[in-house]
Amino acid sequence: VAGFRRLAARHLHHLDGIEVVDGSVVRNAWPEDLDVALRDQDVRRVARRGKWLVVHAERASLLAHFGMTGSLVLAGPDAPLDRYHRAVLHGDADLRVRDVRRLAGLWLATDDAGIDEIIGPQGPDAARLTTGRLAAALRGRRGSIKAALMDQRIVAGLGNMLSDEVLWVARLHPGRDIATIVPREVACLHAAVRGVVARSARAGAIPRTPAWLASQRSVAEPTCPRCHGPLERSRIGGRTSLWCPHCQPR
DNA sequence: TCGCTTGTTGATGG
DNA sequence: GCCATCAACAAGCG
Repeated sequence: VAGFRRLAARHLHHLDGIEVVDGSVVRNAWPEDLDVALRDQDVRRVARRGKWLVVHAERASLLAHFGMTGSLVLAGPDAPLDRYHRAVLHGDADLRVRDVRRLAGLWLATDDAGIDEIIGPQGPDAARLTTGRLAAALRGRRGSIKAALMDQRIVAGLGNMLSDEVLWVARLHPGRDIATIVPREVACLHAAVRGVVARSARAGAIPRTPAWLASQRSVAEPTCPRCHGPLERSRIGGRTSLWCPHCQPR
């Protein structure tokens, strides 16, 4: 989403209008109303809040959430639409919302309160996390650390893959009970979140280079990029976790 | 055909 | 009240 934000900030200084290709992508308005509310105005600011993209225009804001497979792509005006393009933001250039699985969505907000209401409760943003904020967010909680990292109300911006990456860097077992984590480990976890998120955001995606755990994600017999031992897969917090039993002991 | 997948939400049960 | 699990959403892939 950080990459999508950069793309929009660079190419979307003015909104001519929003062309909705697949009506189901607009979640809280009729496509015509979304277009009417946002057309023919300058873009004041493009912000990211956790996994949300917020385009602040003069009279209203457009919110986008990309689900698992959604993306924002730059396209020339004459580039053909494919079946996965759901909407086109017409401006200085065209930005298209593309999504294979249709879990991405667009929302219209007419003021700041509306934005907050749509996004709902969010924890501190992973990219601006501090050790103190992380400690506060985890305080008094039970359950696995991985489920907490993926919970947007606790820390905003981390999903399944980034959480695995962060825990691997911090050498913490994904199933580790929050109640047993000591301050030194919280500090280590915080450093891992900041480092992993900063490098991913800069790249515009989670790097799949050999030094990253993510490089082993879809490998049949994954091995640890650090100790080269075999990695384990298990289900934690309802999603598949990849972790190193040697580097991340329970 | 089955089981899996980078996200979120709501129901249900402990 | 908090937490875990599951189903649903949806479509592609091996």
